[in-house]
Amino acid sequence: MFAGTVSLTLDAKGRLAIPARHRDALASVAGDAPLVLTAHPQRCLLLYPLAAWEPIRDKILQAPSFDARSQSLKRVLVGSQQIIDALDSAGRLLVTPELREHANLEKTVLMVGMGSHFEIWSEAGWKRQNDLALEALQGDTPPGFEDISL
Amino acid sequence: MFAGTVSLTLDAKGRLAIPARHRDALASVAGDAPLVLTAHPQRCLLLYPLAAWEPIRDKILQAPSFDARSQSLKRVLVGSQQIIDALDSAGRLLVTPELREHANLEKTVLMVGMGSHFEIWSEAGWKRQNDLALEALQGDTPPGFEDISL
DNA sequence: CTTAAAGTGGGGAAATGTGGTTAAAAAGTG
DNA sequence: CACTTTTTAACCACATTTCCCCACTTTAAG
Repeated sequence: MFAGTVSLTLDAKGRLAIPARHRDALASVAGDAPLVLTAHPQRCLLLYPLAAWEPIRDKILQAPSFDARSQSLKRVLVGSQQIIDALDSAGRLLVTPELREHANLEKTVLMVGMGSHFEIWSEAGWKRQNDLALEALQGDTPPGFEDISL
Repeated sequence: MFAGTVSLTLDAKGRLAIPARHRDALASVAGDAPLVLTAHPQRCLLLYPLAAWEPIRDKILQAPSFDARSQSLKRVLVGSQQIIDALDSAGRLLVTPELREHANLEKTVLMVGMGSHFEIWSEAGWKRQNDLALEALQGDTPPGFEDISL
């Protein structure tokens, strides 16, 4: 179970050092198996253990090809995926320029544990998400939250 | 049952000393089990015994991933959670810089018992919250308060 | 007033993160 | 096809941070 938000920095080569805490969590789920880094339409990146990503990817690929919206989601989610065979000896992974650009990643990025996977956000993007979450409490209860009491 | 508001101070390292009274209350509910500290969209933090948080977290994770509002709530509530395995030998917990920033915590913070959990607020945030509660009495009775007589 | 418990702050060791350097591979060119 | 040049990936060493524990100060209770 991946959880928690950490602020990290991309170095000059575009490498992202995964904190030891999250590295251990990844290792306990994925072992030495590869990871998948892909783009999310909301301008963040998704980091999955390959085994967890495959069934999701397969479902996505089965979505109808002749619905424009389905097809473009498919393109972003599946088309952008990068396989990470292993982290380097210092526990870092390389984020390709294309993915960095997609998520507007600069020096400081946020790594967010979401249970089955991690999300990687730019500072500005994550700030926007927090604002959206606040707005989501106005008006109707969003779907899925009707029975939840904090 | 957690109750009452206490004013506390974060030390220079971002550590929060839980008062002995609340520490005992936590221990009687959670025992030696871990605690969970997470962010609330309204810019406070939530402190739950892990056992009480898990069912809530699981419900949240089941909310739809392709509804923007649900997804951003999910991101904040689940993505921000930090597991506190144990308090240090002086009964303190470390609030990560990310969570401190989220709730705008400075030196003085307020710890508010809310039955099943505690909320942690900045002074300014708590003041704002009290103002909002006053406004909530204008106009219609808020949902859930129709049958309550004080 | 004495004693014990709780709160506060600081110091040090170990683990973690950062940047640079070297070696290998791939791509491009004559 | 061979050689050169550029890019990519792995490794190593230093700097930094984090966490844990100890000691002091303060507050409350007997």
